[in-house]
Amino acid sequence: MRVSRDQAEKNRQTVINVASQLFREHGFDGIGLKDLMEAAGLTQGAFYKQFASKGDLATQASERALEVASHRWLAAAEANPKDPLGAVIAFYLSVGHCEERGDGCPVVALGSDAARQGADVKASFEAGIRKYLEILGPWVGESDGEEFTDKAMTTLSTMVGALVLSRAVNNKRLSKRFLQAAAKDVLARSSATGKQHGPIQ
Amino acid sequence: MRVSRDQAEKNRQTVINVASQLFREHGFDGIGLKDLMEAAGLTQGAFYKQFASKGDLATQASERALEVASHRWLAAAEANPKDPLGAVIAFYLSVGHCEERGDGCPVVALGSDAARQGADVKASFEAGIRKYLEILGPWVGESDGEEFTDKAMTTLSTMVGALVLSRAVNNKRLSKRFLQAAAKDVLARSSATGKQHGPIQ
DNA sequence: ATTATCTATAGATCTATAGATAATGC
DNA sequence: ATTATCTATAGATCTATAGATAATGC
Repeated sequence: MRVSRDQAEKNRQTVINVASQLFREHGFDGIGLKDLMEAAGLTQGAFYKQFASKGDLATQASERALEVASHRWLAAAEANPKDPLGAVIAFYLSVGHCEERGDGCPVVALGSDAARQGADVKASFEAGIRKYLEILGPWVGESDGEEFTDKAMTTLSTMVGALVLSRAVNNKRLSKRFLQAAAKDVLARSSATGKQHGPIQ
Repeated sequence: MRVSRDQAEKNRQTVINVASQLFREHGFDGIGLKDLMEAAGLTQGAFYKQFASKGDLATQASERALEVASHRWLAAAEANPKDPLGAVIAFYLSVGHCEERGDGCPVVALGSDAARQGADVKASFEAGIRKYLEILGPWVGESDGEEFTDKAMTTLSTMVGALVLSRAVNNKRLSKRFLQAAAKDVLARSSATGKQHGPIQ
């Protein structure tokens, strides 16, 4: 029954990855340890050798989800260095992102939940949000001496809000309009600072 | 034990009001029927004479929360008819709103949760969101023939996103900067269309 | 007679722990 | 000998239902 330390560590990583997806789909309170562990190919009993509590996993899964999310931003930017903001907006403010909760932005999928969690989970979110702002900063305007520019903060707010709203309504047309209006707005306001963007799709 | 029909209806309304607050504080999955009913001064057994299911209550509580929220927007506007947008921004993008989940905007407190719920709960949210857009529309720009203007949609997105982000981080300064940056941004962009606003507080 | 609320409970599920098992690591 | 995972279970909680109670409404 016992596996090697190497395999045990791989199993732990699998649990974190699976949880980062399933928490986004069902919320921290919407899925139990039994289902999480089974989705990772283990049984519930193995959980507490790997994690101190469900909250501990929530913290680590949030951290993982936000790391993967910001890496995706950087990958999109590298693939389109002439218009990194346009590249990120193209997938972030898309219908595909709106419909795919489990693999999408954790701030959108779990933002309301995170507000109710303890300092540990919020620390994971804060680190990820700071990373978003760092990445976004140079794309949307000049630095003003502050750690983050107001423009980076309002741009991120508009992006997150548009996704939250697009997912909270039934009407597909209304949902899409939130995304398109935000995309147009974010790109237009960034262009006003002299940046270049491709056509809005 | 039985109460009058009038009292029974009052009890039902109390349950809806209490639930609209407690769901915002704990999430739909974060509080049980026992605690909800006790907070309304009743016992769990009385629940199913008043509601078909917990989901039914979630739908009605969401509807109630959003109605109260949009009425608060209208009340603020009436109290400050020269600068209705400024009046709404003053409380919506405030630290007080950030810290008060139970009585604040339901889209912020339950937006991530609503995305996981069925069509009934989403219908409650959609109706409330449409009301927000209707109210916001005339304050932020001219109608363009569409049901809602892009500007109303991006303004609401920025407001909702700023609150979600401000609640998801531990650092109070960062939290407040999201609110202030969004307030400045929304008011400045509205002024650009020729509207008048008071000083940003 | 009807019925709003109560107490009590069924049956499922939740987090967490205990002890057994079998493979690893020394 | 150690330990990662397993099966099993404790004890609490969840949604929903059943039947008792006592006041309303006819």
